[in-house]
Amino acid sequence: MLCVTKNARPDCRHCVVRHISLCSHINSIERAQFQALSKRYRFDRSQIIFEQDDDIKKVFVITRGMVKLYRSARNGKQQVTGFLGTGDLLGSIKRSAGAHCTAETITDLEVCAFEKEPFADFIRIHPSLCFALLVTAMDEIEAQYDHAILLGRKLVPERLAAFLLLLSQRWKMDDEDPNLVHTLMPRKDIADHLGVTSETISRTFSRLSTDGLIKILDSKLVLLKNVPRLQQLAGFEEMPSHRMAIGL
Amino acid sequence: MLCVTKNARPDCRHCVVRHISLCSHINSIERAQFQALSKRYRFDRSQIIFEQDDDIKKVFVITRGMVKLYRSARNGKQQVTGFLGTGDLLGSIKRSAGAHCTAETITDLEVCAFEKEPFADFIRIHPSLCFALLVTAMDEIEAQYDHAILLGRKLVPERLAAFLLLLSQRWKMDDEDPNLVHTLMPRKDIADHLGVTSETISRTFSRLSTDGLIKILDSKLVLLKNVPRLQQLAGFEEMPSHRMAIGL
DNA sequence: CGGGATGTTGAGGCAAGTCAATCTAAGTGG
DNA sequence: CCACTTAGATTGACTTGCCTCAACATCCCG
Repeated sequence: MLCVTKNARPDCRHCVVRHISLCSHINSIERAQFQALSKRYRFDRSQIIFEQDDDIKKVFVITRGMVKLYRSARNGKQQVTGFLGTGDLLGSIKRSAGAHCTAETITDLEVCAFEKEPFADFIRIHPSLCFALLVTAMDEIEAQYDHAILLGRKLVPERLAAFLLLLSQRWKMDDEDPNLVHTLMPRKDIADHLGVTSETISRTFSRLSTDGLIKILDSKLVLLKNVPRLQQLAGFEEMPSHRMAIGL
Repeated sequence: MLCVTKNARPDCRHCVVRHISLCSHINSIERAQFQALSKRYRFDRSQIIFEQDDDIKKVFVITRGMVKLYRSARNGKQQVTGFLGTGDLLGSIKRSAGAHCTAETITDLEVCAFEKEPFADFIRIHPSLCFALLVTAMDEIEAQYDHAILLGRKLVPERLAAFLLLLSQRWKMDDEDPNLVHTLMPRKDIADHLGVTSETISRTFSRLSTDGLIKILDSKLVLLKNVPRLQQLAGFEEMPSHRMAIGL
């Protein structure tokens, strides 16, 4: 596992995720103890952080970059269960058992890492943090419900429209056109997330483009030209709101 | 909402779910306070407990019967996100917002109900309970991952095999053949859970039957004749283990 | 003994999969 | 800097698993 320590001792007070991750639920007194539990790490692109059934010993808060989570079946098919970005939590506090998914970096990645046991102990004695995590976990369950509807009840153009709108909300750059979407992952990963083949994703991108809903600037950069029609297609009454995600 | 109070004051010490639900994480001292927060209710079959976007004011522990959770789209299509049975938790402790799904009884139902705010307050000051709920929520996220694989990457016979095996584990009667599965829900609900039509479910039941994997005793009762081949078809290496579920 | 709801089976259509042929972009080494 | 390689993306032709529509069977409950 290629993984380079950057700073053994991070400074939470200036961390980019201090207001958007679980760290936002820690007060300034607790922060010193919490900070003492963590270490910063860097991963290169296309590195496996942990593998399905590995015994994970760490919990990560992502401070920069993106990760995909997937499970693979014996027939070689993959299902990408989700993508995690800045501020999201990766890993499980469950004492037992192995990882449920493989976690692989899509871009360069910086994380704040905690050893699982001390992290779990810290949570146990800080009810407000535990409660905040519980609420976040329930948000994640709701998000997975929405994804089940997407996989079970939507046609591919509807799935892709929903995915693009979600991307535009979750990882928008402040200084850019909010309708400019950076799809950091390759077509295959989008396909494995939406339960189809990469050819179908390709065709559907083309179709949304010729229908004037989007403009494909290059294979990793899409402009949303008609957000209301995309929302209608996706079956969204309104734009989804940004939230912190959990992956395990 | 047809809903009859049975006993205003339940007795947790003899409750059937005291060892399998979240109640199992409460010690005998706390139990008295916890019990004081709860009331028992009964619902008839095919009753709506709460509807999508309703403001839920209660959290339920199911003590008998089964519930389906579903969301419906404007085009009339439904996606059943899950079924809940004895010992499972129904509802959300999130302060805000409406229900994410509609909850409807499939059988007669008995529940232990808590007002949301006192329940959330109780959790906040009992870290061990909060932590137990967090672990359960993470189990539920993993279960939803598995369901995403089912919806995104499995053919219908594989989905149905997986569903039948899951049912046989989660709601088996101790005094019966463990391979006898009571499907309490109608075909349409199974279909909406597995992301297909009820006709396809019907055909697939027939096919599994002619292939000798199951025997259909009647439309709500199935005998698993060849569990290893069903497991292989479902893509399970082993039988799934029973767990407490959360639905919201 | 009806009659509505639920379940089964059949025929034909279509959305997405499969297989395969380019096309493009990003490296890589000379 | 340019040929060569390779991985990823696009497009086309054909196949197929599931859906749709429809007829019929069965169960349940008054």
